[in-house]
Amino acid sequence: MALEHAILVSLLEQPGSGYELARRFERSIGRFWTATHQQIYRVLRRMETDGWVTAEEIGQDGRPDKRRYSVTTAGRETLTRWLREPVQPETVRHELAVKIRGAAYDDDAGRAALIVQVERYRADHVATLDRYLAGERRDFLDAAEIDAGQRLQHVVLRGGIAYERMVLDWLDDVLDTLRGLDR
Amino acid sequence: MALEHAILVSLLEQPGSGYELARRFERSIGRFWTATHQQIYRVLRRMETDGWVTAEEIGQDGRPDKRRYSVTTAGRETLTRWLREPVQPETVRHELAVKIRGAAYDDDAGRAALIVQVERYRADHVATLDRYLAGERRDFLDAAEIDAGQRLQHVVLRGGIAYERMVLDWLDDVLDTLRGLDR
DNA sequence: GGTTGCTATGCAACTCGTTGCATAGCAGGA
DNA sequence: TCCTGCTATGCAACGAGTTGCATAGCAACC
Repeated sequence: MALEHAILVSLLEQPGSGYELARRFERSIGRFWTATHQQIYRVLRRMETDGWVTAEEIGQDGRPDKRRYSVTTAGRETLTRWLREPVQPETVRHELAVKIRGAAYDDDAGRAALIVQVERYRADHVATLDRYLAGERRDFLDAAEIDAGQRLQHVVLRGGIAYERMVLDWLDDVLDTLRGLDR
Repeated sequence: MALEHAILVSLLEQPGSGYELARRFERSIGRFWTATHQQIYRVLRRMETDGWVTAEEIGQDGRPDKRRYSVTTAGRETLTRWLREPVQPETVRHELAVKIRGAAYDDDAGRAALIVQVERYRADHVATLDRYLAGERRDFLDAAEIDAGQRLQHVVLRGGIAYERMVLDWLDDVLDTLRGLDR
């Protein structure tokens, strides 16, 4: 019930097309609110009929027209109202945690396979942390951060960085535990 | 696509009724895989028709019969097969992070309201951390942890504890940032 | 004596989210 | 030259998840 609001925030930070939004969701925003391009396109059209956003057709040669969306006053009011509603607890779907507990009901070969999976998973998180740190260096560390928007974006990014570091430490703990079971 | 598997793991650890499962999902398992009782009941019935679990009717006086579910051999094989499939990246729906970035487009009164929300959110996470720590003392710290299942449950719990500690630190950072905007 | 709350399950209707596929032209590499 | 991949949007069908409501008896509280 909040993809709309995530889109509103993203469009306020920077107007863009559905495609561009989908790419942003893959990168920064998507780490705390995932969405596929299908969802984004569908929700954008609904938001347009509800008058929360307006689209401006941008003709391009050789490729389909782009629809650049911006937030309307009505959309901004909707966002403000939502901001003041109680915060819902975060929803986590952590498949790996289920698999780790499930590993108790598999044999040594299964656990060996899980270790390989965890190592791959860990490599993905190393890559994500690196991307975050690069983004932080690029966007925040050199500037004086005068802007409230920038400070808020930075504190959310710091949350992502802290999360990734925590996950990496935990995955080391997991790998030690899994490897320790066979001895 | 993995609520089934979370239920299988939970039932292997301890057979139980839909209601009992729902309560477990509210507590321990639910922190990394949320599910309402509606979902659990529906999925349990499907799992029963698929032959992954069997139900044993337990008559009780004064209240509706209980259906105690256990995992069948076929269910266990399904779980093992799933355990060896690639791990999907975790899905996070972190509404608070969206609201923090959105706060850039609200006024001082809105940000003051958000600070109150963050404080409440923080109190919830303090309570969760306390519950985890109490559970750890109760189930893991005194025992020698001979059992592989216990060691795996413990490492997942340590992940939960690390997560909650990280969140609390980050929320302090968030509160400092939000309070610093008005100065 | 009334209200609240717990155990225990379930239906119906709805919204959210995913998967597979389709179009379509251009750019770059083997 | 063919194949892959990128920009850009969308339909259709399905599966996952939520919300509201209903039943029903017992226990505890005020």
